Amino acid sequence: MHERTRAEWRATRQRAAVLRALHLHDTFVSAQSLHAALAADGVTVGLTTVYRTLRLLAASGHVDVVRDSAGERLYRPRPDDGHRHYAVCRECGLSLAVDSDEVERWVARIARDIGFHAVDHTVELTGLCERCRPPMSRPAAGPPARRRTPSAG
Amino acid sequence: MHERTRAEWRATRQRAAVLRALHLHDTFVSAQSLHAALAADGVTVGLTTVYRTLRLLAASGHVDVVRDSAGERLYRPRPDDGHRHYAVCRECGLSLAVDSDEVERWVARIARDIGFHAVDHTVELTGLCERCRPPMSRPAAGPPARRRTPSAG
DNA sequence: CAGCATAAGACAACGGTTTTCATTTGCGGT
DNA sequence: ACCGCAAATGAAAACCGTTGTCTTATGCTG
Ligand SMILES: [Mn+2]
Ligand SMILES: [Mn+2]
Ligand SMILES: [Zn+2]
Ligand SMILES: [Zn+2]
Repeated sequence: MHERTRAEWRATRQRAAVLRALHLHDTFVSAQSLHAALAADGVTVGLTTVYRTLRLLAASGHVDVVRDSAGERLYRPRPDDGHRHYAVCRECGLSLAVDSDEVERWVARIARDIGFHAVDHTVELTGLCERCRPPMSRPAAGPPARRRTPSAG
Repeated sequence: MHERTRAEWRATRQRAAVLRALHLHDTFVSAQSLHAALAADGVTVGLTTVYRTLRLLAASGHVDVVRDSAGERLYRPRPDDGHRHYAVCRECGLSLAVDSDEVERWVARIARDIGFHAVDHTVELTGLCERCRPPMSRPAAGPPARRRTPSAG
């Protein structure tokens, strides 16, 4: 069986565009908002292609994925040194990578204790960032950044 | 303005049925499988009502909710002493409540460190339970319990 | 440059969940 | 016991993110 060298990642204009757009964001973004952002920049990429590319990037570990409260998938480029966990502001979408060493160890210990193999974990924090601090008994004065979710704008 | 006493939870046959069905399971169940289970028992409850009831139970903290890899919501009665986190076997659906004190403390500390308020958290473990231990280099001999997901049977 | 496997794109389909709206029903007041 | 009404139900349609299908376009390798 002649196993010839096959390229497994074809460089296309669309993939480059998705990757570029992804890195322009400092927060988690949905496939749809990424597609919208590209369109706004005059870059035509099919929504299907955006989904496919993000799925590939997630599978190959190049992006981290979380699901918002509505179940929509949000993507963010993964730092070079492995996966991270994030705290996301539910008001403005700000996301901070948090130090999770302690949780990683906890996961490993629990997995061992209960005899589970190949344990994967999901750890997400959602809250209100300092800027979006809740209006204490003053409904009128709204928070500064009034963006609901990093998803469908 | 006459503020009369309003009942906020009306006892109906359907709600009782959903609650009862929910407690019969020892694992997380989806709205749809719960609905199917009810139908199989000859109990007629609209799927819409099942969804609505579960949503209420979740909002009022009577059930814990997780989302499977497909995004489907799975429900489980919450123990009396507060919320729990679970390890779920991705092969047979077995779910174990795990001791999460350490994570709870970690969450509180992180929240304080980064200045987030009203922090909520999601912590889920998925893996293979002891019974579903991976077939080591033997694709033929399948695992014992061959149920994919506690959801749509 | 040719050949071909891979990718793109438009559109339909999918699946879980929510909305709508007409009808029923629990429940407090009498 | 009966009324009256707000709340709940249920069937069907709408919703929405995502994936499948299938035809066309295009990298890549020889
Ligand atoms: Mn981790
Ligand atoms: Mn917790
Ligand atoms: Zn914020
Ligand atoms: Zn198992």
